[in-house]
Amino acid sequence: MKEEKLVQEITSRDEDFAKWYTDIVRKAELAEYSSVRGCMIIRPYGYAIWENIQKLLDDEFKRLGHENVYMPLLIPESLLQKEKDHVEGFAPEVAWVTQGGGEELAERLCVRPTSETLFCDHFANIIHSWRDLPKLYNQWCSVLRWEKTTRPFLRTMEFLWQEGHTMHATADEARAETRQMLNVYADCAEEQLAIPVIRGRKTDKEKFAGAEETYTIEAMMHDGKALQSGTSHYFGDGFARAFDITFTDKENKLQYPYQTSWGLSTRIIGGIIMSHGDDSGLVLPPAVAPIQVIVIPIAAHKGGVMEKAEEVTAGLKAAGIRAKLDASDNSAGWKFAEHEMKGVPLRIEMGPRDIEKGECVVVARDDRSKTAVPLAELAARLPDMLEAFRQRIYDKALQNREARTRTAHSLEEMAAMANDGVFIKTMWCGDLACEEKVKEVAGLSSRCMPFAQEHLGDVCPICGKPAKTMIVWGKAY
RNA sequence: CGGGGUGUAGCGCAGUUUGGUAGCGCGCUUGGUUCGGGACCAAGAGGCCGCGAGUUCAAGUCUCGCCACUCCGACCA
Repeated sequence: MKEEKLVQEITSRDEDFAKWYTDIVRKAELAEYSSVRGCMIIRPYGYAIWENIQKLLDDEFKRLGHENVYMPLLIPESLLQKEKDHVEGFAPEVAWVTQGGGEELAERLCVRPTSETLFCDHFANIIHSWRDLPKLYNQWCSVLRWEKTTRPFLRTMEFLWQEGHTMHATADEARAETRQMLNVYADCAEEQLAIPVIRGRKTDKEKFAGAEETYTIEAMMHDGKALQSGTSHYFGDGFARAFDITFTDKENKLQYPYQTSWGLSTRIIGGIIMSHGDDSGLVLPPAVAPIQVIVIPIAAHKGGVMEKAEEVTAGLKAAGIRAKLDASDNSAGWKFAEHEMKGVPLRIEMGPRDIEKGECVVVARDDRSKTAVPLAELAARLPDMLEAFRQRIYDKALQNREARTRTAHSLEEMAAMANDGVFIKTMWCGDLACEEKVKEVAGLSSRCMPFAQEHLGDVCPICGKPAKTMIVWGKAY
C-alpha cells in the first residue's frame, strides 16, 4: 500500500496534527473564519455533510416518535435562574442582550446556550394530564456559548446542533429514553460515520449542569485525544419541580414528570475529520459524503469520452448514488488530488482504453486500491464497494483506538503514559477527590464509565480503597 | 483568562534589522498547445501592507493602543 503523499498543500498529520486539522477544514472547503471572533462560516461542502447527518438522525428521531419544534433564541434571565445547578453551569458562558430599539430592557435576555429552561417553561403550560405524556420533542437550531479558545467545528461560540427534550410519566420510562437516544447516537456514529465509540456514563464531575445522570459516546481521534461526540441526560424531576410542571396521574394524584435531553452537534464533523482523515486530506464515510462517487474522464477531449462519462454518471444518480462528473478542464492529476482532498470515497476513472473494453477503474480513497469494473455492473456493485469502504475506515479507526488503549494500576503509571495520546482504563472508587487528583497529577479527565465494564482489579489505583467501577481516562478536545 | 507565535494580492511567503516608487511563487482572466497522478507557453487583472493614533519631509518598516488568528495551559458539546 502506498503511503506517499500525493496531495500537496496539507501539513503532514504526524508533523503537526492541529495545523493538519485546520488545513483540511479550509482546503476541503468545509468552513471559513468569519469576521466574528470564534464563529465560523460553514461552506456548502461542509454544510452538505451536516445536512446528511441531520437527515439520518431526524429520520430516526421521528421513527421513534419524536416531533420537531422551535423555541425562541432568547431566554429571559428569570427563566434561566430557575434551576440552580443549571444556571451555575452555564452562567459563565452566556451572552446577554440588555437593550433593544435603543432602550434598556426591563429584564435582560440571554442568547440560548441550551434550551432546557425554555422547554420547561413551555411544558408547564401544556402538560396537565397523564394523557399529555410522554412529550417527545426535538429542535434543530444553533446555540451560543462564549468560549475562550475556539477551533472550527470542535469548539465555536455559535454551533449547530439538535437538542431533544422529553417528558415522561415515570422515571423508568425517562431513563429508558435516555439510554435509547444514546444508542441512536452510538449507532449513527458507528454504522453511518464509521467512528467507533465507547458508550458510558459520565462522572458527577463531568455530567451536564442540572442533570442527575449524563451518558456519553466517546470517540478517540487519530492523535489519541478523546472527543465527546454526543450526550444524553436524565434529569429526574429536578427541572419539573423548579418549573412547577405537574400532571394528574391515572389515580388522580398530582405528579411531577421525569425529563431527558440529548444533543449532537456539528462537532461531530470535526470527529469525522480527525477519525478518518490522512495526509492527502479528508476521508468521508459514504453515508454522509456529499459526493460518494466522483467520475473523472481521462483524455476528455477525445471523441466519446465525455459523453460516455455523462451517461455513466446519470446512470449512477438514477440508481440513488450521490455521483458527480468532474467535467472541468483541469488535468486528470489535478482532479485526483482535488477529490482526495475532499474525501470522496470512490473515484471512477474512464479513459478511451477503458471505454473500449466496456469498463472503468474504481479507485478507493482510503487505500487507493484499484478495481476494474464492467460499466454494465457498475451501479449494482458500487453499494457494496461503499459498504466495504465504510467497514475499512471503521476498522482502521478501531485499530487506532485499541492500539492506543492502556490499563493502569497506579497514579504514577497513569501520569507516565498521560501524554502518549492514549485512553487509560482503570478501576475507581467513585470519589471526586481521586478524580481531581488524576486531573492534577496526570492532566487527564475522566471520559466515562463504560457500559461494557471490565474487571481490572479490586481497588482504586489512586486511593487504594475498594473500587466501585471501571473508568476510562484521557485528554479531551 | 495566563504564556508564546503570526497578521503584506484569493492562498503561501519575502521585504521590517539600517524609514525613501509594493515584490515572489501558486491561484485567477484571455488565447494556444496539452490531458492515465496537481501540464506548458504568452499576454493580463488583482494591494487602505489587520485596524487606530503618534513620530517624520517621508512609515509595510519606528512608538503606543486595539483587533483577529494560532499553539501550549486552565474552562467547556
